[in-house]
Amino acid sequence: MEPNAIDADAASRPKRRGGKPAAAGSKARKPRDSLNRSVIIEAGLAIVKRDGLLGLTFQALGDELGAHATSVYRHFRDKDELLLEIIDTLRENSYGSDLVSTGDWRTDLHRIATQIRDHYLRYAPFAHEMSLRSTHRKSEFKNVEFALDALDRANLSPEDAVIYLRLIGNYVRAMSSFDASVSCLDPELRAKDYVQMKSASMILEKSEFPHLAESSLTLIAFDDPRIFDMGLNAILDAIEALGKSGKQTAT
Amino acid sequence: MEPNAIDADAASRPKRRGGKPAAAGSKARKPRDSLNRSVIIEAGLAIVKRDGLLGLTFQALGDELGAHATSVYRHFRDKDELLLEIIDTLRENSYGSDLVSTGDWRTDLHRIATQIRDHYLRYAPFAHEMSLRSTHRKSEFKNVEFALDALDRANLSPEDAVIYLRLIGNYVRAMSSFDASVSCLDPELRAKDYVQMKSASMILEKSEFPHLAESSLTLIAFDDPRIFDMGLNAILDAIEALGKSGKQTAT
DNA sequence: CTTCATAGTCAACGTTATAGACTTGTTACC
DNA sequence: GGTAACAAGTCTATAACGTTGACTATGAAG
Repeated sequence: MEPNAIDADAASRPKRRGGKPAAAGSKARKPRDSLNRSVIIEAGLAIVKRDGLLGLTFQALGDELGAHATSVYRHFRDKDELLLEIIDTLRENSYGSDLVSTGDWRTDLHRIATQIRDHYLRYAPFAHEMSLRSTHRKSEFKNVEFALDALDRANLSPEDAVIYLRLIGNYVRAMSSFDASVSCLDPELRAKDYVQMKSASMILEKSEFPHLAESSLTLIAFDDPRIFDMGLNAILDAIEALGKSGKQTAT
Repeated sequence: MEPNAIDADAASRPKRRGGKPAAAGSKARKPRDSLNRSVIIEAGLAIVKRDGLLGLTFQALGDELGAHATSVYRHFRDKDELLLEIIDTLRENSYGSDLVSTGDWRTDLHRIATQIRDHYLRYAPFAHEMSLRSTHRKSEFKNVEFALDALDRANLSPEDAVIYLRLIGNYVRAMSSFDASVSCLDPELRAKDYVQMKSASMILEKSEFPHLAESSLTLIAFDDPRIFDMGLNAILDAIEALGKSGKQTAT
């Protein structure tokens, strides 16, 4: 089937083809059924924790599991499937538990938003992928239902509720993913950016950049947690105002 | 694409080692200095437009330029440097022009935010990288200065101004990058997600998910542009309120 | 005309994801 | 118990990728 099989074979002569495995160097084959999805997911998670997302290769998985790299293919179609499965597992861990309403819609929304953000930051290397790929497990529907209920109690019409649900959802996803990605950047790069910004704001001519020259921009980190909170509160304020103005569709 | 006879032949052809160039098959070498940074950047941009970010390989660059793939290394240290340079070029294109104040701080902030979002969406494949890697060119400082000036006119104290600048900046970056990334997702995947969500909201038991079952969530796309605008206005409202309460530091 | 730096070329290397053939352990059935 | 079928672990191979270092042609300076 391979058109250049002859060439390849000739080029790589000293390869044992079939026959018994070499006695000495051969390692024991893993016992049957010693691999399964959850073991592999666990191994993958350990690798990412140790070496980051770029370290997650089939080779690394094989090493971590003491198995051959390609064995993973018996359990996952491809890398993407494995990745999504890992993300799903993490989701189940983080907010598989029940959501209990405090009775106050604003507190409820604030808490669930913070919970999701914490989840993203805890598993920062996965954050970008998490924000984009929705897997529609039950836990996700529970979150949506919980938020819709809170928005209802905030006196929003169903039409407004869905659109503000999207706003909150996208805000939490986008901002959390952003902060998480920033936290994953090579520290060397972050430091370089920081110094550049600082020296720039000192060097820039005051005449051209008066505000920038006097600002203390460098005192606030990109991923300062207060920022997320302020934006979230601004959105909740908007919802509150809309609810107080009575149940009617927003422009 | 299957390796055909010609390919196989090429693979097994004896390679000339030193000496005169083989007469027949050798292609003309590119004239000296026919490559340079801007030509390569242009080629890279064309490739990404055509095939997406994943298509941007040294091989593709070589093909696009009619040159050998590794020639690019004479002009860029590595792929990362090329990518950042492309992003910088795009930035220069999009908002290298002057920012003219309308006199109204709110309109100014809204306009610059929209401008940046448009930029992200126009060059969607680069959006994620753009949001994280700040390159500190002059155009960026101009944007910052412009925004700080607007916040000053909104009656914010310098301390509040920097923190709200960060909020707006992160909001615009994060949300725009999110929307852009969504727009880059394999359309097949997006459709699958959409259908899953729709069928789920029809199937889910009303008793357990009453709001979700009745919601028209699927009517609003993830990256509906209205969502960005609503969040932005909420933030601007917060700034307006803070400005009206007098120049004092926010909690 | 020679020298020299440099830009384009080429082959090679180490990784990566992945496919297909091979092997071995387990189970189902006669 | 023997054997057939299947499943799971292994191995080899391949194409694509980024990157390196050696080679070579080119054109400007001396």
